[in-house]
Amino acid sequence: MALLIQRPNGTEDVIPKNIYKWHTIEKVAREVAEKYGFKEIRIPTFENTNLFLRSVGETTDVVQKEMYTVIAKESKFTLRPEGTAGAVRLVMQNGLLNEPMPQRLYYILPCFRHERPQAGRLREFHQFGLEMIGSKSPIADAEVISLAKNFIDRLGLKNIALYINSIGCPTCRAKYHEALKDFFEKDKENLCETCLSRLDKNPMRILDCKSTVCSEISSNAPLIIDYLCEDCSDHFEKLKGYLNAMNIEFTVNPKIVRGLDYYTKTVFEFITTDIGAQGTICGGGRYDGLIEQLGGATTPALGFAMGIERLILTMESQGCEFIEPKKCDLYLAPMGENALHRILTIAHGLREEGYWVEYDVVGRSLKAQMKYADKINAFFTMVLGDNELDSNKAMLKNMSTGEQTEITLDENFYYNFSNIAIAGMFRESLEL
RNA sequence: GUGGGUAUAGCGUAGUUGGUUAACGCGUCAGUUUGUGGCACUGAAGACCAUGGGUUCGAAUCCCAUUAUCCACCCCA
Repeated sequence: MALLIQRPNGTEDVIPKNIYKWHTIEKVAREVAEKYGFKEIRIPTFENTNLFLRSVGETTDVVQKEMYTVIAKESKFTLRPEGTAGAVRLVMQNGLLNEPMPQRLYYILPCFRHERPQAGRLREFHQFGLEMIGSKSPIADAEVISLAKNFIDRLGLKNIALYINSIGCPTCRAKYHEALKDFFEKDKENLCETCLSRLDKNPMRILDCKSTVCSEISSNAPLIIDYLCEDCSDHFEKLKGYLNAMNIEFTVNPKIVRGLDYYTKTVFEFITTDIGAQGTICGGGRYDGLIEQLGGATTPALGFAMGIERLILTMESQGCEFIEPKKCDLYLAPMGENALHRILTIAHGLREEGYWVEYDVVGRSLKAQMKYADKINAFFTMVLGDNELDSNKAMLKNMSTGEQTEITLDENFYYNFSNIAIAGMFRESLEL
């Protein structure tokens, strides 16, 4: 087992037995997103490093210590640590800002961050994210949050808390920063090292610090909510009103400070306590300044991202149901060369009709073939030997009931098979 | 980047104070008389006991290092 070359630390394989969990999430994600009018996009796995420096922000942890950056032919590229930057770049580069607004986009893709792996945190992880571009109205915020909520509900997740906050716009944030600096100045010597360095650059992050000393100091710190300008305050109040109108429960948490620099005004998180310390299942917010910052026209926008691995972990721990994987409709067991030849055409015909059909490619005994059919959970089996070829009739065996039905091997075979199959599957679905 | 735990066949485990060919369950493959699965029984394959050193007559078992992995800090999805 000392494998010569193993998976890189912090990455995961998904084996066939588990893939249905991913399919469930992806299917529900697409259905919900499209119900709200969102269209899927695909973006490259790597981008010019500058894209992330400019959007995510040079002082953030993500950029400073978590990026996978390579220098290739004198250019600097980075494996995307998140989706928003690339999505916004796509919008700008493809002229989507000239299309009808708002643009509603979603994506399902892997992201990469060089962190220390732990429960719910991988170096390669997968996001379901979406972006709504071109509306500054708080109703857009409500729409995006309600989509996230709807998706979470559709997966069957329970006890997911929604926290919202507003971190203001550059105007009100400047005032707030001053107030925070004044506040922390007097306890300066007690702050932890990282927070001390945050004092000048980004004092809001001190509120997010989990060290007991810092959180105690900041417990009485001024709150951004009290410093919002009229526009931001009005925006936040309206959002809360819309959420109430939609019966979406939320808690205002004035200490939510997202770790990516592009956020403005509304920020929100959906959190579970069921999967360990990394319980943020969904994080997002508004980024009204980002497009301008990347050289485009001033365009309001917002979005969120969900961690697919965390969603799966939560669903598993809560015993949520995944969409059951399909199974083999018919296993064909030939006996002898002549039967095998006949089976090839039968299998082809049924596959053309859309059925999942398998037959022996190993050369096993009949008994072993039946065992195999049982193990792969085949719905029907059909044995074909000289007797069947002579009489032109065979028995279709329902593997869950053991019941056998005669079927004629003529031009009506596919039609008859369909009838028997539908009847059998219908009966089974009733019994479940 | 900082802590702490763990490392025995594909998976889950046993292996007691160091003592000959490392055990068990599940799984895989084959068979239990020749044309039918699930149960049961039989058998087979599969582990240089994470890697590299050291202590010892002798190490899966003790010591050191490395690597991987898990959990937590941090950060975020």
